[in-house]
Amino acid sequence: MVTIYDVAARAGVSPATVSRVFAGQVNVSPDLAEAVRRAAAELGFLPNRGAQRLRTATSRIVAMMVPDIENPFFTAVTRAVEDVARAAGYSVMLCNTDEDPAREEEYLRVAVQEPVAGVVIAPSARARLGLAVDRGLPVVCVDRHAAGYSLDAVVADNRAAAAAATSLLLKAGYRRIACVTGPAGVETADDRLAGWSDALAALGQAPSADLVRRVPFTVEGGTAATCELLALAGPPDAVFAANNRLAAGTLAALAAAGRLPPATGVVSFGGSPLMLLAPPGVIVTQLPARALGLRAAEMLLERIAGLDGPARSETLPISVTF
Amino acid sequence: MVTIYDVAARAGVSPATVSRVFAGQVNVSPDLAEAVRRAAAELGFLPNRGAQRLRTATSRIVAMMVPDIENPFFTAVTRAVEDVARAAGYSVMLCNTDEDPAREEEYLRVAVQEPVAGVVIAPSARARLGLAVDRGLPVVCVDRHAAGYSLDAVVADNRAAAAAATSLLLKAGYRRIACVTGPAGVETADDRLAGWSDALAALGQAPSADLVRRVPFTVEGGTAATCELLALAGPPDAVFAANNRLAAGTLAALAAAGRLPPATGVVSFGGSPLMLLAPPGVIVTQLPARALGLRAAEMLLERIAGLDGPARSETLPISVTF
DNA sequence: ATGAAAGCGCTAACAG
DNA sequence: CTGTTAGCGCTTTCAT
Repeated sequence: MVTIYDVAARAGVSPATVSRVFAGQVNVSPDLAEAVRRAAAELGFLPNRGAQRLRTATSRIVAMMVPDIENPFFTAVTRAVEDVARAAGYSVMLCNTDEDPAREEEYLRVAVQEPVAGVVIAPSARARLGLAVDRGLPVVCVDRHAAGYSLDAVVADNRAAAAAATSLLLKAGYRRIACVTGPAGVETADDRLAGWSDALAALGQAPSADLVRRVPFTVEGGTAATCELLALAGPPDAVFAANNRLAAGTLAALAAAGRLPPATGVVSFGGSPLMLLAPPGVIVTQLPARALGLRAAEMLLERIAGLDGPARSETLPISVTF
Repeated sequence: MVTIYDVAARAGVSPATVSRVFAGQVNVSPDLAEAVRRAAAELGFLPNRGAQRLRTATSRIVAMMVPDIENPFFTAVTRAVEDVARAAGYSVMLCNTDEDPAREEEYLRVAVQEPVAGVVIAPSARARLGLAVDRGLPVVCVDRHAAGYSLDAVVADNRAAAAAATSLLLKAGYRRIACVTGPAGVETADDRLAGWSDALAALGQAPSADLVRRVPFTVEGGTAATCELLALAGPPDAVFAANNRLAAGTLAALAAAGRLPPATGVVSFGGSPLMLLAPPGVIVTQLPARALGLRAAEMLLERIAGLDGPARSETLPISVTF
């Protein structure tokens, strides 16, 4: 391995000077700096990050923790985080938590041990973040808040948008609107359910528990829930699907039953490539995935830079359109 | 920060003993080991990976480099790599190269500097991997070979499957079959084009350059290419789309033109959630994403473990079905 | 079975 | 502006 000592020897300077050159310090004469750079290039020298980190106790890595790397929403958020981080000279370490607090904690442990400079996380329902938070590692939440911790967070206005989308179904004339949402305790699942409920209540309808299904945020979950709903004595004439995967499952079930939109009204809360081929009449709300990621990354960089002060929570609007 | 010295002091042993306990060594008396573990737990001690790495020049991280993190194919491959790596005690650092050799090289530099234990990569068209390969960092290719390097690789049998899928279109009676594929130089794009060509040639058709479009592997690319093809004097009656994104774009264009399958034949080379809602008649080949990832990760772990010998190249079959 | 001590490669005082 | 030096936290001989 080539070290600063090798470079120093070749350039005829001290190791400290080599270090200074690579740190981009100004207190080095141009000719010496040039000599160092040439020697480094000839030797193929690359600074050892482990050593840098040990010495400085900082790194240029941020960890990004998402519950489902296969969901296009989270990849879009990740993409945005990566763009901001890269521009600031950070690499992103992406971790897939599977909505599992244990896996999440395992990755947080690694993040602490590494150590990374900070973490952006879409926390699972009962996330345990103490490991990182207690040690002062900057943590910013995205898409969801972390219950029990006061952390910076950027979320979307799920409740209002869910209400708006449901209202569109009502305006379109649908009257028996079901809600297929995620597990209790998952903030986005709960908020979207609440929005659905709001919209019905605003029209004087009492939201009926019969028409609510709680399933994992998966295509299969959406299909199963929709099949159940269709089999009811009084089946719904529309379905509010609380995320893109659930909507895919719902549409698949409706297709199988020959009741695709507009026969049945459908809201897909959150877009996906899938919706490109969705039948006309499906209401798709576009989540501000990129904006969420950008802002979360910015907030994290601010904290890494030492910003102090109370936790900030920002809520981004969601546009609801056909 | 809590160090082994703190733990040692509390447990009444030497730092070396603490190190031994955490390294899982046997040469420590059970009672001392217990004392160390208790002290560590009380202090919340976590070994500093930077220091470990500096000392041992190894790490428990593998880098995974993909050209497009938003493509479900690559997330599925990544998922598989992660599963294998995690089971072996490694964390996965996911890097998005955007099909850009410069970005790729940048990430490889980080991988070398870190250092990571090894890298799994779906290399871009003219990948420069010397930075890592020259230093002996284990690198395994997945989905594509790396031109100019002799590296372990696991790929799918694209050419044969492309031919098989195209043959299905021919059997279904389509006679003017276009090919929408990716950029020249991208192995998967070229191989799938070759397979398309093979199938036509087998039926005595001369593959016509008029019916071939080379575009980026994106939905937009697929839409644009298909629109062009439809506008030809002699438009195709079927389209072989060489990847899932292109197929989505193709279907969108066909929908807009009112020529959805079965009016127009379509092959989607590679599945995606999108195809759940695809009109009947679309031929979808399921790529062995998970198998590719699993095998690549296994091969990498073998190399990390010190396996020597010539580069191995494995080709996995692709099942072609409706 | 345990401890003492010497670094891994780098940075940051502190001198000069 | 440049060099000397002392660690960062850990592992690993080498003694004991």
